[in-house]
Amino acid sequence: MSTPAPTEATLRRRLQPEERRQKIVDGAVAFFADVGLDGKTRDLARRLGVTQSLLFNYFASKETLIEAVYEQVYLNRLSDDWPRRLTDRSRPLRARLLDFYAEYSRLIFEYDWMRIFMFSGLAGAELNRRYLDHLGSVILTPLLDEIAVASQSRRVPQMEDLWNLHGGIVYIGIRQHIYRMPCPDDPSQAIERAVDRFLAAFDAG
Amino acid sequence: MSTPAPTEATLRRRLQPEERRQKIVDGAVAFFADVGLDGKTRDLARRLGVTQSLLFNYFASKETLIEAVYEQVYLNRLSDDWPRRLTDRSRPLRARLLDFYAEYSRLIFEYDWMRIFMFSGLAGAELNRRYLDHLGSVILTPLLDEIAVASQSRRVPQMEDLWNLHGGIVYIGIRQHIYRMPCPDDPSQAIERAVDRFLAAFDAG
DNA sequence: TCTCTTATTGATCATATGATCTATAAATCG
DNA sequence: CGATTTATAGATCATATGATCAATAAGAGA
Repeated sequence: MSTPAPTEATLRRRLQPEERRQKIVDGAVAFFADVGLDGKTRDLARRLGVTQSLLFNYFASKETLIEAVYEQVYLNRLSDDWPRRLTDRSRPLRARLLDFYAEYSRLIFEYDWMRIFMFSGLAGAELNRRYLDHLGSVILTPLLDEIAVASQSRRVPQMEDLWNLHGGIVYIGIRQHIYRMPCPDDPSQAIERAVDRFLAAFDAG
Repeated sequence: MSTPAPTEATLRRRLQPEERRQKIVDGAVAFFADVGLDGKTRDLARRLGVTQSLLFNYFASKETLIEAVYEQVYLNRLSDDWPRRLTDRSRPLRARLLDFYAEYSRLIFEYDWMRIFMFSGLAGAELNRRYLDHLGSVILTPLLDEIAVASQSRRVPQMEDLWNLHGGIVYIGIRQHIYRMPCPDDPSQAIERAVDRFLAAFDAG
């Protein structure tokens, strides 16, 4: 009797620590996005085809693992040259706004991001507030100026108006990934229309 | 030695079953809104000043209790005469819309509702989809017609546009109760401006 | 005031869960 | 190939958790 031929499932594959760690983080992102941050380490391990104890070889605690998940998900989410591009008055404001929300929506209308952002927000993570504060000061506040400048009327937007524009767009992703409602395959039309309505209201189109 | 004087904490108060049940449901709503549906029965019991085992005297399982929470929270959330009031063309469309979102926002911009709706959405509860389907067919779809009729131009809104209006408004509550961001004390100004921008875009003001 | 009903408690069970530690075997190097 | 390193597995621990049930005492009625 020889040992049973190792099947794909039972095969013990020995990876380089860095590679394994990355596989764990990637799997954890997908896993916690599905079931929430209360997901159990045993379930995650099963999904990774790995022992539960292995996780603790790479992360001191579940909390540490979740921090790595945050880092992976939040990293580079908001390209830092947008403030410059949004205020580049050599281009029409409309084009700048559409560019921004085209790229931004591509980034955030993603299952993992959307759900982990929501889960961590509900859990009270400071990270969310920091992220939204950042968004407000780095994107929306400059936009306030740009619109005021581009405006042909004396109407001036308020910060709340920009949050409204933003929220209406983000809500597409919420409907899609949080509530799993049927949504347009390509949201860019809806976004374009929302941006146009917004600019028209301030004669800034 | 007499028995120790029963303090407020240890006092065993005997309530009528209906009253106790209601107290448990109310407490459960607040509790699960805070910590999520994975909240532990022992923590809930402690908050209620009651034994954990008592919960299972009133609810066969934690799942049953959560269903009661859903029922309590979702109940009567959307008054069923809104379809009629929204299509009452004897009044200006703007007034109808503002009335609706004034009342609607008062209902949903509430800590418990907002968070339990989000928690249950993330958990994949069918209830959320049903609720939003209902909202779409009973509120937004009729509005589509109303706007088309009131429009002075040939521009016609699409369903996605109405979801955009709706989402932009709902997002105020999300910022406030999910992300705990500073928000306007009274959202009615922001709502009014959003509605006006929307109607203006279709010359339906 | 006494009795009886039953709302509530306290102890307990079975399982789940995060975490630890030692044994095993896959890769690496001479 | 053989020795060595160490990534991975498997067994296990302490505690947490949903759920059960017999014991207790609060309140209602006689």
